[in-house]
Amino acid sequence: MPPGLSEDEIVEKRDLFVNCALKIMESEGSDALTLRKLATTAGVSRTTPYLYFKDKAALLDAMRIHGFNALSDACEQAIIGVEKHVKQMRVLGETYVTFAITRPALYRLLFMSGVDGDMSEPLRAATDRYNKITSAPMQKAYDAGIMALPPERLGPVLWAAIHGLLELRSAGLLGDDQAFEEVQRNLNSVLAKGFVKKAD
Amino acid sequence: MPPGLSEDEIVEKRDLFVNCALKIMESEGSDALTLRKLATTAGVSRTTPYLYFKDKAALLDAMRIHGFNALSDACEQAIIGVEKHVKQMRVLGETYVTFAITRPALYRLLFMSGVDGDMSEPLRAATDRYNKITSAPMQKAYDAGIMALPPERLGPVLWAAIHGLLELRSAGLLGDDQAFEEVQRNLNSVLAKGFVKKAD
DNA sequence: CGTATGTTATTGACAGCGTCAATTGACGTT
DNA sequence: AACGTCAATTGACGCTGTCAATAACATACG
Repeated sequence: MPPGLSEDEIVEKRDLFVNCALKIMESEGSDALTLRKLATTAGVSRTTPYLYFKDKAALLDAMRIHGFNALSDACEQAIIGVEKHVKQMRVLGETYVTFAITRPALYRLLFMSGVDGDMSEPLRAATDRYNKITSAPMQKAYDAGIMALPPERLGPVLWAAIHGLLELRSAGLLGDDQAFEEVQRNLNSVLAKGFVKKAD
Repeated sequence: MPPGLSEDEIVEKRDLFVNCALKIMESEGSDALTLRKLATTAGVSRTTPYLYFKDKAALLDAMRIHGFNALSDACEQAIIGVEKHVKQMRVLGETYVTFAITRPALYRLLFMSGVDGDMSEPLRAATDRYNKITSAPMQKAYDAGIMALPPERLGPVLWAAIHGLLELRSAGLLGDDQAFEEVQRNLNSVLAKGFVKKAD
């Protein structure tokens, strides 16, 4: 399936298509992302993307991988210089929210579009990386006796709450941005009350 | 836009198409729901659905309305005979979860597919109805001094948490059903700890 | 230096989709 | 029995994803 180019050239071209596809999706909406438009926008002929992606699903898969890695990068960047574990958790949460709000189309692709079958192995690896990054502070806080639950239990709950909150926001069910932030504060306080055993 | 049939006949036919479309979507997946397949499955010719729905978006809109009303009906049914407000809240939450798990395609259509523009007026009415049903127990519990927050603040947080939890489950990120139920319990306890001021 | 080979990129083609315009056909009214 | 009305069908168009056949082009070899 991968063409006979050198490994580097092939990933380079794939990245080119992925970036172009993301640009289309984020500027014109998910429905506007068509393989033909991708091809012509990339200055290439209609079926050329098929040399680098088996089908449209494979393209979306590559876009998801790119997105998760971008989010992981942003997380790693964000916690540089932040020492307290609980503060790191808050920063990671803020990074997640910022990512969701500033890149809504990509966020929807990552977290709100049903993955039909099982995830591909590279996509699984990308999500695993993100999981590891976000789990580390929770693990350390748990080890330090600050958190009441270990990451494998705390993580899903936090993720669920934040993600659900964002979805309600994007559905316009929370009113304006001020109302959103208030709900966010409520959620924050309730989660803190439920999980933090002692101040950090 | 509505054809010149009697009002009753028209809604009857629309319901027929909506039910047929739901059957297709829930048995063959969302992607398999095409207007042409809907027509032939309904034993009618290709473009007949266009006499009753302006376009595919209008059909999906009608399906959403149907779905919200089905969920509202289930909620009303579920709290019959349940007196304590907090217990009602729990029952409504369970109804929501059951609905999401037993009718995943419809659930995704209702809560996980981006509504492009603003909602249509009838759809808004259907969601309002559901909102009212779920808000009532929270309001009464709040009035009775049991809840720490009024419905307009508590509701979104609970909804966010439950919805996010379900989405993570459907993404396969929570492992098997036993793990899901454990996370659900964690979420329950944390929310209770955060919101319930006194035992009911 | 010219030719042969392999592989990238393009064009052609097909089925299926959403959608609209023109046509058919049944049925109540006069 | 002729007419008018309107639900329903068929035909057609542009678009999509996708595959097969073709062209262009670089590289290796005589």
